[in-house]
Amino acid sequence: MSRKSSFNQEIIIKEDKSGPVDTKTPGRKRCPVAHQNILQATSKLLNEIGFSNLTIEGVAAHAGVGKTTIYRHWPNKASLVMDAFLAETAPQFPYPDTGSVIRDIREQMKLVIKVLNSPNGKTVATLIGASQTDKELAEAFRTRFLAVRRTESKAILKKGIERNEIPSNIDADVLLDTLYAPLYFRLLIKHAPLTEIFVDQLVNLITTGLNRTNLST
Amino acid sequence: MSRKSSFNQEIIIKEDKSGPVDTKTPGRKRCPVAHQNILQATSKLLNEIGFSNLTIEGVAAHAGVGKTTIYRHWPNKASLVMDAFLAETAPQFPYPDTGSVIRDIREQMKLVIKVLNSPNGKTVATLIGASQTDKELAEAFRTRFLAVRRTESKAILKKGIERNEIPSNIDADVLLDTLYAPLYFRLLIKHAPLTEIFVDQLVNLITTGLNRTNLST
Amino acid sequence: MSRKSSFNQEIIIKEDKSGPVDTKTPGRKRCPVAHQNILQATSKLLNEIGFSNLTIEGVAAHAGVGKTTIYRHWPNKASLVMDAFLAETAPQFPYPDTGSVIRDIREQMKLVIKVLNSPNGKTVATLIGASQTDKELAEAFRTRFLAVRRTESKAILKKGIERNEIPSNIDADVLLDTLYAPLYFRLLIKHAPLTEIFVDQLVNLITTGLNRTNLST
Amino acid sequence: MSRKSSFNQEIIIKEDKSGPVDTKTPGRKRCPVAHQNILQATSKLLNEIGFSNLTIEGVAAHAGVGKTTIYRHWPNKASLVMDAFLAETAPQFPYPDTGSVIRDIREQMKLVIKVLNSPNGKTVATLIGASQTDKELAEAFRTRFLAVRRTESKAILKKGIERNEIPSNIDADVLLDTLYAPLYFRLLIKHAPLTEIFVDQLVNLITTGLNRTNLST
DNA sequence: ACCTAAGCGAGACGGTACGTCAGGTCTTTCG
DNA sequence: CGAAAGACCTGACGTACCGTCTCGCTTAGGT
Repeated sequence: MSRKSSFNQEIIIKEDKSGPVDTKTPGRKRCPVAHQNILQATSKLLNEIGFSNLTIEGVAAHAGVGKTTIYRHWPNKASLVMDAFLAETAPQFPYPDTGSVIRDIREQMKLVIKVLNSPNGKTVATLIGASQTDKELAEAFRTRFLAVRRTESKAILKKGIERNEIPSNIDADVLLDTLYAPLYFRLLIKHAPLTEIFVDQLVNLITTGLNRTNLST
Repeated sequence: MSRKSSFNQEIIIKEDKSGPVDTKTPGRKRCPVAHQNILQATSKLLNEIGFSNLTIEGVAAHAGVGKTTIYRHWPNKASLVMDAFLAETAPQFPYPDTGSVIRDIREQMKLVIKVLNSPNGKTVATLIGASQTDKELAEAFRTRFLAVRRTESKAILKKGIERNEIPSNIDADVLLDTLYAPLYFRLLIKHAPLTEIFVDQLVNLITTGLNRTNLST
Repeated sequence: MSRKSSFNQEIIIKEDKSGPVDTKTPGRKRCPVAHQNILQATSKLLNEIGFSNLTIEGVAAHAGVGKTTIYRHWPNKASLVMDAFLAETAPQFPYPDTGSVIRDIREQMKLVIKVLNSPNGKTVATLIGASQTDKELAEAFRTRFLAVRRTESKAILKKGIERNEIPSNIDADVLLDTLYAPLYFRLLIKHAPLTEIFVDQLVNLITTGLNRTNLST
Repeated sequence: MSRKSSFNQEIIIKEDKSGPVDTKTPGRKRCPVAHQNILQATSKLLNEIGFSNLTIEGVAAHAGVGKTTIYRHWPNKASLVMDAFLAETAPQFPYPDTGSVIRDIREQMKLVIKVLNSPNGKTVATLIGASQTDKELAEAFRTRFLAVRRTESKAILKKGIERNEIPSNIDADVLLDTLYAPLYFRLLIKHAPLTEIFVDQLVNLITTGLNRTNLST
């Protein structure tokens, strides 16, 4: 793993694993204070001025750090922002346990839109936006943000199948895309608001299906 | 309407509305050749180097045109790109008429993924990406791309309701988001491929609903 | 002559010589005010902080000008400084006319050391210093500073030969090097001061010669 | 004398004065190999890429040494280069003994131009150049290079006075400047070549004097 | 047939941020 | 404790584009 090649680990660890290897790492250690300062300054600026107005020079100034130090830790702006974002947003979407898996999902989706409607939502949107241009950022978003959430979601779906609330022959990714993509789509396009009612309509539609939807919305 | 304020009309027409008004427009007329050259150069560069590497200076050079001429016609890069994109992509998503509205939709969605899997799909993605940063571009995307398609789609849904294939109490925007958002989500995130099978699974799920999906996928 | 290749002409002339050729130079003209402001700011900074502490960014800031404008006019720091230096120092070493050529030279040399002992002298020294590294600067120094002075000096020597004050078989460059090099050497090395007495000693030595120097110093 | 304040001594010796004292110098001894490697790497790089392209980092890399080690031995680039230069160039300008002091000087001057025309001459030039900016380097050049040579030269002049070849009332520094400055001037300005003929012309002029030069050049 | 207002290609202008380089200092680990 | 490796902050570099502003044309109504 070359020094700057990846930002898929928040801290680049000089791998030392395995046995009595020499594991020598001469030279001064990276200052964790600088690292933290940079992440915090980035988070702050992200929320204040947004991704596209955020500059490396600005972060350096706010963090009291040389530009080079930033470039030593992250290969580009996007990866820096990704780390800052995840450090702040990681553990925000827990599934409740209401007894009904469908209801658990519905409630968790309402949690999701709460975050997406907050400043963090704007950051998610700009990160997805920047991903269209930046392959590494896109990869980081998939593996460090989306995949983590999908793993949790799939556990819930498994529970739903065990309880016979969800058919066992369903493709989990298809179902999750159908449930969550509309939320992100409205986040990104802003053609309609992200409301709890929308979540209800969505879940009703998907549970009932068009063929049987002759009831309430 | 100030000269540069909007790019929601492909050609900014000096309004000469009707009647015996003086309608004076002294001076040389805008050269339509330059306009076309600029759009074509933009399309070419978009496909070759992508939205974010595209610069106004580059377009000017390729079109054999002064930068000023571009700024006289469009207020910014995003609007220029939007025009170039729509000029090339506008009429690509017709609904067939198979007798069944559900089947019409399914087939049209397969058309959509064909476009999204082409170079034009990349451009759509970068435009949505850039919209996260650029409000005017976002607005243009909603009104000039999405709204146009939604209008068509709603006409189809209306036909479906009249034919009793679709429940009348459904919210059209919710349904259309549920159908199409997963396509755009996969386009943007690339966590899974955009295949015809995916379209089939998606339509099946939405028509049947989770409660009744004990059949094939 | 490419746009940036040379700084041996203070103003880069778009050559148009010869006949009724079209000689078109499209585009906005270079702003002479900016040019002058830059030169003046450079002169000022040169005298205040010296050549090696002078930065392009500093000049730009002082001149109220973008860095790019400087780079558009001069290829590098050295050439800029050369221009600024010559604009300020050009006409400073006139030969008097005392009736005796030897005395004319002696007096002019005293003028030279006056300049070399002033802040301008420091600039001369740093320019010669920087020339050791920068070929273009060296060439500019030779042709735009030294050669100009040598031309004048040779005219004086010719007059001296006509008046039989100076032997006709002398090599002008050798004589001029012998007279002036010691001044520049002391300027550069600072091992001894540049005084009028030194000039007198020097001229006495060279006129009388070692073989006959049994008189005063 | 603080550890790093001066580079006027080639090797900073940890004094271990006299007697059977324990002379404790705790810790690891300075590695003389490192010292030599650094000087050699510096000399090599000086001749290859010149003074101004030479970097401390480059020297460290070539010598297989940490930057800190270099800074522990020398306070800055100029002093390092000075040491490297003198280590290689020190004993190169001996005066011959031909019987005539004037002839001794003339021959030694021809030796000098030989060195000045070699790669070492380029280094001398860049050192004088860099001295214009760097006071410590200038001082080092005066005391460690020039003064050494002047001492020898003055001994020769004294011999010349004793032999009545040179007038006793001459100022040695003035004479030496008159003799040698033209050589260095041509080295630095390159407006004319450094040839043996030039040396002859120069010595002839200074010995004979303008008033009597109606003979050979 | 002439004005005159606007469009045109070209390119200079004041800026901002980029990503890199080298400087000289500080810190860690090993010998 | 010295030497190596290398992270640290600083400051300037030269470049790329930005969006605006002249330049010296050309074009085409309106009088």
